[in-house]
Amino acid sequence: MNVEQAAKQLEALGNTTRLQVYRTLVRAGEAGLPVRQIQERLGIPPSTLSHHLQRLLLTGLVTQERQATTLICRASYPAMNGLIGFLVDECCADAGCGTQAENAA
Amino acid sequence: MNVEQAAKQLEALGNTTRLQVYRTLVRAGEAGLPVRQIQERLGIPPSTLSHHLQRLLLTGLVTQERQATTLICRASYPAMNGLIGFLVDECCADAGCGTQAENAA
DNA sequence: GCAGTATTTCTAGGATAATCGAATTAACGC
DNA sequence: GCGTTAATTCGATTATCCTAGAAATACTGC
Repeated sequence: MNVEQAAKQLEALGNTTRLQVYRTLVRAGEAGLPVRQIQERLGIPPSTLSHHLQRLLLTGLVTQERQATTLICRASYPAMNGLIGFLVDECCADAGCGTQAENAA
Repeated sequence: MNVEQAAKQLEALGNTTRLQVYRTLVRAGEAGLPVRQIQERLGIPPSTLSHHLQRLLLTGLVTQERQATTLICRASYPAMNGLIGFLVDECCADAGCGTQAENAA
């Protein structure tokens, strides 16, 4: 995980609508959720939701799987773990900041 | 930590330049770093850096302290912990997603 | 008060993003 | 093939962000 990729994912989550979408998907768990259901739960127009979903897909935070006419969306746990790992490792946090790997900056 | 505030902080970190600034500050540790040093290390114009620092300050991710003519910048660990806590709790992650507190969505 | 260094504010440009209605494609059942 | 539901792409508008030079402010030491 490099800085640019991490920034892209953070930016993707750095929007209230997208963060709500993401959180909704996380709570849906393994089963995932059809686009329509997300749309109804959050009350946003289909085109707007589709637009935001694309951004989440591009950064790998969300995956989709087709089931007949509906698209099931799922939060990607590995992606989230990678991002949190970056924040904890590179930018440290909980710990006393003892995990400075490289020192390129 | 509500969704909007979390989104604001994520957005603040969701920019390559700002993420580099933040990472630099975290690595500087408790001692912090003067604005000038950040500017020289990352090679960005003073006005651009100042602009980005304002955004990090507004979200509480960075604090500043004046020492004579120089401003010492420090990464706020509590803020970062709060944000990571939100991601882990509300959006879960490492764990098997067993910490769903509320279910407002 | 003046010179000098540190940092910010002003200003303006170009770029990117957010929103959402309307039109379009995708997939199924009959 | 046609109708229906699901979801996306198109198109246009508005708002916001990023960048950075130039001017202004903040603080100190003399």
